[in-house]
Amino acid sequence: MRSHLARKPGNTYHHGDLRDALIKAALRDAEQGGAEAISIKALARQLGVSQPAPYRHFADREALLTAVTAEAFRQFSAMLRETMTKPSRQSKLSRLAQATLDFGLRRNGVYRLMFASRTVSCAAKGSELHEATRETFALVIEALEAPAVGYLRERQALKIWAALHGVVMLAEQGLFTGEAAHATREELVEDFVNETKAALAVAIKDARRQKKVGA
Amino acid sequence: MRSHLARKPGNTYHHGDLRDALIKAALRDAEQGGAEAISIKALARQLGVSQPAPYRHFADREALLTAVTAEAFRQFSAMLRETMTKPSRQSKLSRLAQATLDFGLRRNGVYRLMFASRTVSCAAKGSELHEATRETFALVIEALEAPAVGYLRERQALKIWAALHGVVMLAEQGLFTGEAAHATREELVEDFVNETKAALAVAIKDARRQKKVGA
DNA sequence: CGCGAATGTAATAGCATATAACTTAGAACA
DNA sequence: TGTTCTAAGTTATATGCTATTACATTCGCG
Repeated sequence: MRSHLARKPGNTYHHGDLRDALIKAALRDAEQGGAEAISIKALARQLGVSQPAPYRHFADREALLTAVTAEAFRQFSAMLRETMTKPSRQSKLSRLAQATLDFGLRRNGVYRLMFASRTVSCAAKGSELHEATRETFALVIEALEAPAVGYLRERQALKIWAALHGVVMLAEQGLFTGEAAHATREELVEDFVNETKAALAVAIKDARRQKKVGA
Repeated sequence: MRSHLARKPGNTYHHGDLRDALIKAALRDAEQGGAEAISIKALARQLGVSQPAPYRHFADREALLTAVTAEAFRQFSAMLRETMTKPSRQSKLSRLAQATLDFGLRRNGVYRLMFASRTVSCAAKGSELHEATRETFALVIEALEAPAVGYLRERQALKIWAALHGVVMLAEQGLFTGEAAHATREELVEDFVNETKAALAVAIKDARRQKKVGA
């Protein structure tokens, strides 16, 4: 009963790369049921190691979840990066937004894991998880394709991120059924994208005028 | 070791109102740690009943969580209702928005429980939980103080709700530290409120013009 | 080659969910 | 008023998960 996640061949005692295998397997388990679906014991079984073996690599379940969450953020960032890189007639922001919605719905469990709070809020500055979330936020800012004017960009980035997050969460909960179904999730996301672009344009114009007056 | 949540006096065997006491106690436990902080066994201890007693009232832990979530939504709705009822110089929408932010941050654990997905999405139409969430959504629509024009109101209600939800979630995770701290949560919420009002005004004016042209 | 550190195992404690079989009190009706 | 049925609670127990302790094995480096 050995997992498909291979051990180092010809070695039955040492797994070889248990830490990494644990994270990958945990991410797979979280795909459906979120953080709750991640069990140290079950992972050990899947990977064909004894039950306490994972504790050599993670102090406790929380530590594993944190590492898995960081990996999820990196995968999310990589996906966004790819989406934003390839040529398209749609704006970067629109592509980032729709890709976020897609990720949040398709990889529902992983997405919930990422935003399960607890972990992120506890992440000390400089930690693996903190860096992973910062990288994602940087991508959002990049997607705005706007010059840095004070903290206008950061503010708009926060707003669109929050809005997207909200749409994903409400959509996951089936709040887009009934009377609300008349607007698709994609339409709402595009609304937010357009409002963001408009607000950015106005804000930057204002800021430039301010500067000219000051000069 | 009897809980402050009183039993029916003079009765040591039957609690008298265990179902209700369980929900209230669970809500209190969730206040800090969310759904994870709710344990059937711990609740039984707190209420001075045997460990399997709660299973007379709830099929399993999930069923209890669902009932607790419904109660949380009702409390949320009641709070919003109160906020919107009392006179104020601010708009209903603004008050609803700021109250939502406040609730989401102060009663963090409860808020997370409410939007822990799983429960809400599984709630069948007509269930207690489904009704509770619908009532909350109805309040959001009411706060818009706009006439029903097609599904414009519903669409804007969904949007502002999603945006508020996103702000709460990101705020909980400490994403408003660092470069983002320059915009307070309250400012972002007010931004969304104003954008919603503007979008509504435009949409309704458009719809009226359409109607005139059609007539 | 040998030794220490890293990594694994077996055994066990402790807590939570959940079920089964049994008991008590309330209330419903003759 | 007394009998009986049922709702609600109890004890005992099975199962599963987290986590720790003490012991075993392999890797890699001098």
